[in-house]
Amino acid sequence: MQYSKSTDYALHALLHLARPELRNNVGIKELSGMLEVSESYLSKIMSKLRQDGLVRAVPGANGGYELARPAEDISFLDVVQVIEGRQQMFECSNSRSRQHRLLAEEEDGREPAPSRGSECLVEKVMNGAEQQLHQYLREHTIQSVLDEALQRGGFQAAKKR
Amino acid sequence: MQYSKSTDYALHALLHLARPELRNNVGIKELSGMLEVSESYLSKIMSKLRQDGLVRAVPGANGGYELARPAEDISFLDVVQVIEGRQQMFECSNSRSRQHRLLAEEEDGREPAPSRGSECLVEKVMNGAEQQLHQYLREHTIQSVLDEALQRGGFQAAKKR
DNA sequence: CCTATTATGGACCTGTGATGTCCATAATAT
DNA sequence: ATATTATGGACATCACAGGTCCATAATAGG
Repeated sequence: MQYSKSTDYALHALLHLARPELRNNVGIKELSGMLEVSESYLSKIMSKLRQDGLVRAVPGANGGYELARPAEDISFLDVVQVIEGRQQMFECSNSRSRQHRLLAEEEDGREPAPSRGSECLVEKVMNGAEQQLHQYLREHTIQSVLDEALQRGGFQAAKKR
Repeated sequence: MQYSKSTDYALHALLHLARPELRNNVGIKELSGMLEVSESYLSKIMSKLRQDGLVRAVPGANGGYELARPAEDISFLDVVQVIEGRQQMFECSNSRSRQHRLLAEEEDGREPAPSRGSECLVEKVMNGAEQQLHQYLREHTIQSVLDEALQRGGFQAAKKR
């Protein structure tokens, strides 16, 4: 039950791409140097982000990556779902035996909750919890984190006044 | 980013142990039959639950398992943490390079937020999300799910009227 | 047109952890 | 004494995270 390192890399990479003083197109070299991860591996992650429309990429000299949409339109949930996938965190392994035996113990002939969709009550709780998580991740964006970093006095050195 | 099957088994096993019509000590045979999982494997899970004080076990003839505390004192969070562990879901892989390079780009000499603890802002968001998840899991107990099952008309067959 | 640069995708490798199985041992009731 | 039941160790298997390497394509600059 751990988020992968790829999620960590992806979030930090996007955060870097969102920095105000961006010259267009940040190369993989700069990104991988920043995050202390190999170019090859980070490439895979960036490709995934591109396939899902979070960044744009241009090959060739002076190429690189840039955000495909405004940073405030990229939520943490977007990133997590691209990297970790969109399947739910919990699935009852055998809904037929589980919930049905729990709700209607010994085959009394009634259909077990036919209209409501025979959802496992355990799964229902776990899905509810996941929704709480998603809601929070949806409310936090690349931009909101960047704002907090700026507010804390970061990036002032980057201005080279 | 998936909960393990063990968590599924553990939750359903506890739910079964919490059923009102319990004769003391439910054996591994009955539990494994119910959940359609091998006795050997479920044993490991039950042992873990015992080591963490969620159930009691007695060996020997007529032995088996029973809840170690009232079902309303066993939250989903308790179970998840026993099975999945208690480490946080997200950890910034290199806090020294990450947040520090983001907040104080080019070594300007200031200590980067010394009092506040150099916490990664990305990690902070992810931890916040996890807390939302935990809060929800803390509010749902074995008993609360059992109540909902009863309310839905389950278990009436078990009374053998 | 030629070359250097940069992203892409496929193939491959490795360690770790989830999911089980099997067996010897200990404890308990009859 | 014997049958029953939980426990713990040793293994086996398999998928996946995490990562490397290389051939290919696209692009800019001369």
